[in-house]
Amino acid sequence: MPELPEVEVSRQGLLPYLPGRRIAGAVVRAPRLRHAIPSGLAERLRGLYVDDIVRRGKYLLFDCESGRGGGWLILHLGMSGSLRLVPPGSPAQKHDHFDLVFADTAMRLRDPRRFGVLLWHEGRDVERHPLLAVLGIEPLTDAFDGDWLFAAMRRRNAPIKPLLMDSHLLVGVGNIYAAESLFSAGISPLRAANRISRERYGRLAPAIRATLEASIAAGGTSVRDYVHSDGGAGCFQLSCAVYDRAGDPCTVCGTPIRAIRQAGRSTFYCPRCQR
DNA sequence: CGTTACCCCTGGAGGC
DNA sequence: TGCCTCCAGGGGTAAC
Repeated sequence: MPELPEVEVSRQGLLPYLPGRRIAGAVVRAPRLRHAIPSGLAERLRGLYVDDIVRRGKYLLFDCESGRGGGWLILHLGMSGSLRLVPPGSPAQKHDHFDLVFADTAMRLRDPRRFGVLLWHEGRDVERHPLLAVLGIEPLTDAFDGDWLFAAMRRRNAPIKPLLMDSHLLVGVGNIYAAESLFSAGISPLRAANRISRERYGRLAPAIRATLEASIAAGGTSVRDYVHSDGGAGCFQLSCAVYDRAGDPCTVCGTPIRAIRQAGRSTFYCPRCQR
């Protein structure tokens, strides 16, 4: 469910409430998500303050006094994770695996498929954590442009679409936004990455950025006690042009949208608009 | 090395 | 109402 926009919207939804607050405790109900949840995590967190929440790719990083003897809470929502703010002590439902508890609210993690990640990094330098150190460029930074994409892809013979989803190259683009960005740029998801011109990458990079930013903007209104994530700003609040629209007419030319499978993931595209 | 297949896990949808 | 199969927004690992 969460790609970069959903994670960013979650971050923005939490920012008004968590930073500056003291962690009263934590509740760990699942022994492991993708990794084992560190033993003693609740005890380690208690008494620390959340100073800030930052995003790296699809990870949410909670700065818990990292510069003053604390550390970082590393959170990834996986395929089915979502966060919401609940009254402390409110009854947990199935798949509610973790609460970060404050005096008057609690951040609750739900993740039915448990592909998410919940880890602790002691001290500062969280970017050196093995899961974060291998991540590629942030597509919403100035450094990410057509020239960067062209250089990164020039030796790649694989189809462009699965490469756009490779977090070692660039972060945050998942199955929905890869498809939508390629449609927006008029590039076929099947085209070999090293057979796309610099000029076309010059259109693709801004298309990726615009697609992500539009989705963030569409999901950006935060509700008081609810942090959007399980709505999926991708296709819930913002309609998709191609994703999950197999057989429907292309919004531009009317040609039926085609569904194929690439590297184990579904891909949707317009065979006429995208070359 | 680059690329793909498979796996982790649960739940919902649709066929029978 | 039940069972079966397939599918799902992520990503690591192993194998070609």
